[in-house]
Amino acid sequence: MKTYTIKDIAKLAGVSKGTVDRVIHKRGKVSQKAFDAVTKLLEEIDYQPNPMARNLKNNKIYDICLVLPNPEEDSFWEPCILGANQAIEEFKSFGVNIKLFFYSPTSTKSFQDVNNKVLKLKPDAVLLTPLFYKESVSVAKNYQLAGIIVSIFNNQIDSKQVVSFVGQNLFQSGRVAAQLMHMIVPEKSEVVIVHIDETFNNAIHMQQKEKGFRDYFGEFRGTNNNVSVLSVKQENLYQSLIEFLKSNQNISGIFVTTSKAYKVVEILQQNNFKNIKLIGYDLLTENIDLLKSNIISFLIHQSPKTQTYLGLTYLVEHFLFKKEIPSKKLLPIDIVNSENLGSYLEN
Amino acid sequence: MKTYTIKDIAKLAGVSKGTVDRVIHKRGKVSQKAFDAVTKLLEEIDYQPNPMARNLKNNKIYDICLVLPNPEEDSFWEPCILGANQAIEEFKSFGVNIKLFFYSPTSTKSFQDVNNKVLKLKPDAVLLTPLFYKESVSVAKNYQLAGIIVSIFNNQIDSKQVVSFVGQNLFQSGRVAAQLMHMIVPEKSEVVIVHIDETFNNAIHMQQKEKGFRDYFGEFRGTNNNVSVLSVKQENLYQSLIEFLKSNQNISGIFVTTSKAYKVVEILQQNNFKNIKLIGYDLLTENIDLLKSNIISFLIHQSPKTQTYLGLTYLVEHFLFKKEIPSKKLLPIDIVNSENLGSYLEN
DNA sequence: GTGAAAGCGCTAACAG
DNA sequence: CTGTTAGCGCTTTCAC
Repeated sequence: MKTYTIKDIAKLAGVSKGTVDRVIHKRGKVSQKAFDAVTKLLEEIDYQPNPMARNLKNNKIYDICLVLPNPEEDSFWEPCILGANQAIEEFKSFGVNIKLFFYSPTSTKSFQDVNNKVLKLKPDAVLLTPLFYKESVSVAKNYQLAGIIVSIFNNQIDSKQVVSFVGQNLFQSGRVAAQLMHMIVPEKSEVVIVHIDETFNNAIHMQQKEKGFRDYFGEFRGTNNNVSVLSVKQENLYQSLIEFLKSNQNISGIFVTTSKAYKVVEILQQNNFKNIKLIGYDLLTENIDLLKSNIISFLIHQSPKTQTYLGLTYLVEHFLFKKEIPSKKLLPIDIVNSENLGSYLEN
Repeated sequence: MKTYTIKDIAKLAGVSKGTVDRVIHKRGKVSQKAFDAVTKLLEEIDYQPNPMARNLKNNKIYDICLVLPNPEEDSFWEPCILGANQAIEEFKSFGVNIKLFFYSPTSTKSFQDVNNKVLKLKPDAVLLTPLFYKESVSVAKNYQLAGIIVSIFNNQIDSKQVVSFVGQNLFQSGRVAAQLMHMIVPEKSEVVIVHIDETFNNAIHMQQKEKGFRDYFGEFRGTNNNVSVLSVKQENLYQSLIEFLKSNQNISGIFVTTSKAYKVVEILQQNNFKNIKLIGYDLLTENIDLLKSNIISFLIHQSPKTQTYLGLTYLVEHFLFKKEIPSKKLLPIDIVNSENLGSYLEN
């Protein structure tokens, strides 16, 4: 169980450390004979360089920028700061420097401005949430041209420039919501999918959840529940929802595809609608309180904190230990109710 | 954003690297004057030693032994091997050597024998599942006397010799099961808690789950569901269960406190009992199939793989990076149904 | 008490 | 093409 060093290999192959290093790093300038001898040995003993020593030499400070929507404008993003802080704490003594940047989730302009600012800083990598599709693709291109690694999380875009995505399978999470709904509403009752958006930049996000939700109920078509959709901008929510519910008296369940389930609850309570089951997303404090009192039945947890922490960790370990960055990491779709809530909040 | 080294500090304090090192490690033999100067500087710049360099010198191989029940006797433990392999893979190039040892979950003797064998190997740390309470306490003492760090996972014991526990809040997981059950069985129907055990070594485990389950239903006492208990050894399960169900015709839900829900299903199916909802534990392949076909409604995931991986990781990072080992880590209580199952299996 | 020096494993520059 | 050498930051030994 000995662990071999480059020195050992040099001795065994009858060459110097320098030559072994050249073989390992394919720097050329090695005779065929030496190359073969060393290669053979490396394979035989399954040589793994000591990551500590490798890094020690390379005394560089790695700069990573995290770009996400301002949590003050949408508290969904708050846990990301905790995830970032955890990574900052954990890696600071390794010479990793993580900086946070916020853009306004309602402004493509602000998204572009912030990213241009980051671009000028020339960090080693950027982790961002690509809320705006088109702009994100172009931003990613710019980063790549500048030799900056780009990872994304939470929202997915299709771009070769992006090395890694951390998030959730949204279609499937729609199915999960549907099954839970199916379980808690009466047979043959009506349920409605409510999309609430400020600027429709979440369109893709919400569509996938809707598809999954419908897909599930589609398997029971004819015999079972009836699914409708209400798609509104946030400022019209009150009026539209009331109207909808008045003309659809049999609604027994609402699936809110964003983290704004608590807004729907407000309206239901003000207008004295009872016996409507609710399923939504994300452990915002407003949602948590309603979950605890069982006014919301289930929340699906998208783990923004873990997403952020993982996205950053992949980048750091790539720099520090030359680990491969997973191109796609789909987190579990956590079902949260009032009883297991605490166990998620602790983590 | 410069990162300071002991060389910098030595220069600033007008002393040598050696003196700085002595101050940092409180090795004494430093004049008050030098001590004060260096201490002040260390605090001012919040000095963090470079963990890579620190470890490089210390070219030691760390031996960690993992002791758990033989997965061939109880497949619940299978994922632990995956978790262990992940840790082995990840840390092997850091000079960490993790070895696995199995004992028979039905034999205290085998538990003791295996641990004695491990003790003789004098590893740096042991991670074990203390299935047998009394024996585990004594085993932990022996390890500690030999200067071996002991961590435990999955099962908890009360022992000062144990530095870390990774697992789940079982009482709370019982409550989670109860709430789910409450949601899927008719009002005022009867539910039963089934404990299945080979040797009653899981007694504490199962009791806590039962307490949580009862606690939840207790909050609805009088108006609601009636909870009974069936406690059997595995070999008597068939007969006892049939008998119980025949004399309790109104049972509409069964909560199985171990990973053996599939055994209960077998019996129900053979005897043509219908419309009984099932909630159990753990993603064993037998359970997974029944979950997929919705014969089991929910499984609570105890994440044995993650438990193992985390338990090992804490030890490794303690040795390698002098990180503190968390004395207690409670994992989320994951609710798994047929729709979010896939997202857990991938992870 | 203290400083100087060697060395952990790896990299990279330099001389041959 | 190849070997030697210096040095990353820290620890430890040794001599003063």
